[in-house]
Amino acid sequence: MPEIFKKFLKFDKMSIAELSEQEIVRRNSLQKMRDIGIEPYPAPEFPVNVTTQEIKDNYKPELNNYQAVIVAGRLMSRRIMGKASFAEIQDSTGRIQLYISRDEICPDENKDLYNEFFKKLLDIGDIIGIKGYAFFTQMGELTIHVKEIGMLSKSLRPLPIVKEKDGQTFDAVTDAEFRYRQRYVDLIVNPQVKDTFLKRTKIINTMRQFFNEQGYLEVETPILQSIPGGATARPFITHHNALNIPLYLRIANELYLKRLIVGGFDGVYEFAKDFRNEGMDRTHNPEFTVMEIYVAYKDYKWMMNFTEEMIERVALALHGTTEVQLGDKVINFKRPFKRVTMYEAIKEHTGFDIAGNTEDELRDICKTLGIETDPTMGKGKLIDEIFGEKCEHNYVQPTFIIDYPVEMSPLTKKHRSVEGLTERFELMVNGKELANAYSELNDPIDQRERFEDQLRLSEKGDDEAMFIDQDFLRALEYGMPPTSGMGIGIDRLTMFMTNNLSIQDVLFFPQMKPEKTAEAVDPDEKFLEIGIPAEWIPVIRQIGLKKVKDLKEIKIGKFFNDICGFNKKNKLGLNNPTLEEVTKWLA
RNA sequence: GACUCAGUAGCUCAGUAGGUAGAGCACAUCCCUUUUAAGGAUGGGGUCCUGGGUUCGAAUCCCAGCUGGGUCACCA
Repeated sequence: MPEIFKKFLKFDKMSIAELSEQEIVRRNSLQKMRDIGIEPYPAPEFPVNVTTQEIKDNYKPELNNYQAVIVAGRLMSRRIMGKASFAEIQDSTGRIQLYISRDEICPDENKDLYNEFFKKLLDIGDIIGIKGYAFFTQMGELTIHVKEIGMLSKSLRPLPIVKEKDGQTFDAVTDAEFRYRQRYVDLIVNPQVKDTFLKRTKIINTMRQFFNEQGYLEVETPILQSIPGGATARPFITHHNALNIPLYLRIANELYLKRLIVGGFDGVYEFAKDFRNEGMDRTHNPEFTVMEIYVAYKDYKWMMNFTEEMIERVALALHGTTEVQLGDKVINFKRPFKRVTMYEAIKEHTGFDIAGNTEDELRDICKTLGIETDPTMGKGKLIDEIFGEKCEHNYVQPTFIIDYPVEMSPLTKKHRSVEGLTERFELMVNGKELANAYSELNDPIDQRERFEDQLRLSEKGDDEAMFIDQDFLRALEYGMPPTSGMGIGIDRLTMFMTNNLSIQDVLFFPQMKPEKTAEAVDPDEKFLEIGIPAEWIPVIRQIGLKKVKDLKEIKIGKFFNDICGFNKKNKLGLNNPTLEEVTKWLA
C-alpha cells in the first residue's frame, strides 16, 4: 500500500480526505489518549489559583512563595530532552515556562504519562492544567516545576508557530485575511492584538465612569427603528413578519435620546452600535460603535469643555500621559484643545473670507480652488466642500471646528449671533472627524421646517436626506429644555488611542465577505457503489471531485488524464485503469 | 466602483529568460535530566487560488474570475 493512502485508511469518516497530515496525527493522539484512560475533554472544573502574570510579578525565592500553584493554559512550545523537558504555557495574562521531569510526574514504574502522554500525545495548542512550584532555572528564567499535569482540552488544528527572542518576533502571522477571519488565532499568537482590545474596553469604562460620576444615566434605545433618523446615511432594511412592516437598523440614536431629555432626564448616554449601508475602507465598517450623550440646560460651549476633559482623562487612563503616538506623529490630548471657527479655518487655509458670501460667490471660489461642484449644491454644501478639501486634513492635533452652516445641520440650534450658522462643533484629530456636537435644536417649528428642507432635498434626488419623524416633532412640541448633545466614534477613538491605522484592527470581528464553505464530501460507499475501486477514491477526491455527482459532470477524457497523471506525478504505483473501465465508472 | 499589489507545505517565505517544486519552523521516528526564537540525526508532507488560452511542455507567459491588502472615489 502506498504511503500516501495510509492516512486515509485510518479513518472512515467522510471528511477525512480533507485533513492535513498534522490534523490526522492529532486525531490519532486524541483516540490514543482515550485508550490509555485520559479524557481529552474532561467535565470537572479545574481550580486555577493563580495567573502566570501574578507569579511573574510577585515571586521571590527568599519568600519561598508560590510553592503550590495551579495554573491552566495553552501549550505554546516544547523542548524535550530525554527524561526532562521544558515547555511554555500561555494563559490570559501571558506565558510562563514549565519544567517537567519524567520521574516526578511518573513516580511509579509506569512512565506512560511522560513517555506517551506528554511526549507523544500532547501537541502545541492543547490546553492543560498543571500543579507545581515556582523557581528560577540556572539560566535565570522563572519556571514552574511541574508535579502534576492534566489534560483540559485537545487542539485538533495546528496553530501557526510564532517565535520570539529579545522582543524580536519571528514568523509572525501578518496575513490580514487570516487574522481577521480567524481572530481567535490572531489573539492567541499576536499578544499586541489582545492589548488593543483591553485598551478598547478601558476607554469605554473610563468614559462610563466619567459620565456616571456626574449622575448621567446610561440607557438603551431601539436598534430596530421604523424611521431611521438622526443622521444622513443609507440604512440597512429588514422586515418584521408579525407587524408586516419594514424596519431599519439604526443609523443613529440621537432622536430617541432627545425624547428622553423631553421626558425629564438631565443627562442620558448610550454606547450604541450603529449601522450604515455604505462603503467599507480603513476607517469605515458597516456596523460601528458610537457614544452619544445629551445633557439638559447646557450649550455647545459647555460641551466642548466636557468633551476635552473626557478625552484627556481617557488618554491619561491608558497611557499615564496626554501624549499618544499615532503612526509617525505624536498627538497631545492635553486640554484645552484649539478652537477655530469654520470661517476662520477656511480663511487660514485658502485666503478667502467667505463670511456673508452668496451661493454664486462661493461657487466661484470653489472654481478658483479647483474644487468640483454641481448645481444641486447649496451654500452649506459648498462651504462643507471647501472645508473638506482644503482644511480638514490640516488639523492633526485635537482641534474644535465650530459654527457650521445651517444647511448641513438640520438638528442643530441656529447660532445665537451669526446668521446662517449653527451652534455646532466637530472635533478633528489627525485630520479626521472624531466627535460631533450641537446645541440641540429644540424649537419644534424650526425643526419641522428643517425636516421639510430635507424632504425637498430628497425629492431632488438626494437619497441620504433625512426622513421626517413626526413622533419626534410631537415630543419637541411638548417642550425640550435647552440641551447639548455630543457623539463620538468609539472605533476611531480607539484607533487614535492604540496607534492602529485601520478600523479592522480595533474590531474583534470586522466585516468580511463570507468564506466559501467547503463542499461536503461523499463517503467511500457512494464511490464504491458506482464501481470505483477503493484505491482510486482518494485520488478522485484529491483532484477536486468530492461528490459522486461531480463525476457525472466531467468529461471522460479529462478525468482519465487527471487521475492517471496524479498517479504518475505522485508515484503512487497504482495500475492505471483502461479507458473502458473509466467510462463504466462515469456511466 | 476605479486603479494597483498579492495568493506556493500547518505557519513565515524563496524560486524559475516556460523543462521532475525548495528552506526554516511545525509534524513523525530515534538519541539526550536545567534548555532559551532553533540540541543532534533521519523522514513524511504541495490542485504552486480557480477556470480558460498559448506551447511538445505552464507554478512561471496571456485572458477571465475568486479572495485579501493598499490608494482613490463615494460616504460621516
